Amino acid sequence: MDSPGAGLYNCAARAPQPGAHPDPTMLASKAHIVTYRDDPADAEVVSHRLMARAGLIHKTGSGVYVYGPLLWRVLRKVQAIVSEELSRIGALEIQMPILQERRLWEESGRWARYVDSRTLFVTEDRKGTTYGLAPTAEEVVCDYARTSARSYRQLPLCLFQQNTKFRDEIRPRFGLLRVKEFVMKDAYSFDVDEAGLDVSYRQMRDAYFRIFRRLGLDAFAVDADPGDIGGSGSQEFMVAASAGEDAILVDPSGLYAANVEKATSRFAAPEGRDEAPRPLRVEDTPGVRTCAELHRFFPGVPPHRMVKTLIYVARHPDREDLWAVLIRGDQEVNEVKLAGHTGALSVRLATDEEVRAATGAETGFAGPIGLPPGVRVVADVTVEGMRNVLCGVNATDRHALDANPGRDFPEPFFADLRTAREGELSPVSEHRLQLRRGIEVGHIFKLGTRYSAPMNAVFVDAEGQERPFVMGCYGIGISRVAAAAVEQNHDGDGIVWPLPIAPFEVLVTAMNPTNEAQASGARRVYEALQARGVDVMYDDRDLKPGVKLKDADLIGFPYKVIVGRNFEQTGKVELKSRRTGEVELHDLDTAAGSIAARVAAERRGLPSS
RNA sequence: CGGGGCGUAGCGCAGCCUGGUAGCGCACCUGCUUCGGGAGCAGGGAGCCGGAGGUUCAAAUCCUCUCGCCCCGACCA
Repeated sequence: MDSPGAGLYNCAARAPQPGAHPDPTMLASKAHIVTYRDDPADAEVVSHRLMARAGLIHKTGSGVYVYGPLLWRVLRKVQAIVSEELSRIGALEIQMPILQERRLWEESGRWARYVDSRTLFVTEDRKGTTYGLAPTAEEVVCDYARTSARSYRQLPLCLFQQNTKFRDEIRPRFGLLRVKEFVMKDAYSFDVDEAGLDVSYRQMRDAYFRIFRRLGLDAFAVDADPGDIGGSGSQEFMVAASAGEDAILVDPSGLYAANVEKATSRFAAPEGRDEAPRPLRVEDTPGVRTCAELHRFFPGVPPHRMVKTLIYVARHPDREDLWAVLIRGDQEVNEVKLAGHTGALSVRLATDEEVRAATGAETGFAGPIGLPPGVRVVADVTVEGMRNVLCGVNATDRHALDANPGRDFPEPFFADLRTAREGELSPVSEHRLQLRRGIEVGHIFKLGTRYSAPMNAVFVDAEGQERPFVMGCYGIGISRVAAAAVEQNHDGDGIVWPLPIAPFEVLVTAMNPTNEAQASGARRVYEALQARGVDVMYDDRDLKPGVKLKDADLIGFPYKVIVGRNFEQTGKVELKSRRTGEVELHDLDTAAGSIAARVAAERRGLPSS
């Protein structure tokens, strides 16, 4: 600074100049609009490509992005809609810390799980206190609720925040769809009992449908696995998109949809369930390991008459357990379901050495017969009722034929452990399941007392007794929503923002800004729109018409008002829809009124109300 | 973490095999012309060629190590 009066401290210098526009950020020349003609080299999916080309995002590291001014407007609009709809159901917006002490996470027992899965960013302060960087906020919100909500009279309570979250993703990719740092809305409900939770959960679910409809997203709910969050039930909200990383099985009747991690289907009753048991035979099967090889070796025995035995290692914080998983030969184990059944942090197939140590046989010959006692056994439901099966006997190069549970090996415990597949029968109708891909934009969980009980987050009920809160938690990926919106709303020219979340609703531009008539006409429309409350940007840049139009389409303004040749010749300005390409002519003086009315009609993002 | 690839100007890339002191397109700056779908001409600025070490008279180029990024897989609210 060359004088004390200059720069930052000189308020007079920052006051608006006489005649200057009241909000210069609405002028394209001042809005830091930077677009690129080339796709970034690392962009795989549409939303990443277009958001980078439109200058909405800038990557500073793997999975870490700057949100540019235009994208920030989008995110704030998404947040505003979320806030509004959550307020409608009585939820209260708060802000919670990102730094979360390890001590709290040890109360809930989640520290070990998250550190084990390496999802949590961990840091410490100068004194050596260890913190996790918020991936969600169950512990913090429980800590708040247990000290501030002491009585049932204060319930139900629902708190939410919209804040940056951190997850050390194994492989960030796809632009904003999978990142290490992102904006998420997380809400937490506190009820006196399960019935109250059911009400809160249903209200939130309904709010989510409204939110996604208002955002202009085609989203649907599917049954999901609660994963590391825990709890008794959960549903994910999915946006159908080819870039989606989640596979979903849907019943075309609309009665059932579930993430493949969770999905079930009906399967045919086991063939031969009424057969009389035949005597057990054990045959030499040199080098025959897989079901397909066994079918070749014993052509009369199809895979669905075999019981396949897989040796899994179930990882717990303090130990590893060995499991033998029995499943029909033509089915596949769903490891998410298996992890859920075993209560493990995760499961993995045992290595060849581990299989040898556990069964005494090479990989490929494990079976329910002759398993050592240290190995736990569970069978998939497809095995129930099978008779006269082919299976392993834990002896290398040997297999059993006509084995029968209860006679040749103990009747196992049955659980749903199989992976449901496309084309199988829906569990609730006669339709066949179809496979879809989706982007998870929201997830709602019934937590119950999963966190409140261990953390002693209790209230005093009407009888004067202390009871743990019955909780739910509910997330929406705000920045992921923006990317999902682009996946669902784009064309060959760029983004086609749904109007409720577009960075601006309307762009006004003069084709030849050096032409005085065009420039002043454009400015008049712009100011009139602004006066009517339309979120409008004026492209005042002295650039070729083609450049400005390409930029406008790339960035995705829902409407363009074009002032050009037509205006000079007939006095009419053009209103062009980004989505349909339709053009309407309007007189300069009446243009703003009708455009404002049309924009206002679309702004709510709902057909009615 | 395993396999593969890439780091050269803000972005997209060539040059590397065969060593000789850095180039193209876009973007940016200046001037003139142009103005309804990424204009033309002229001029200009910008790169310790990811980093460290080595080989050599000489390294973007060859060798070693290292850091980062991307893709496939495993994994994950």
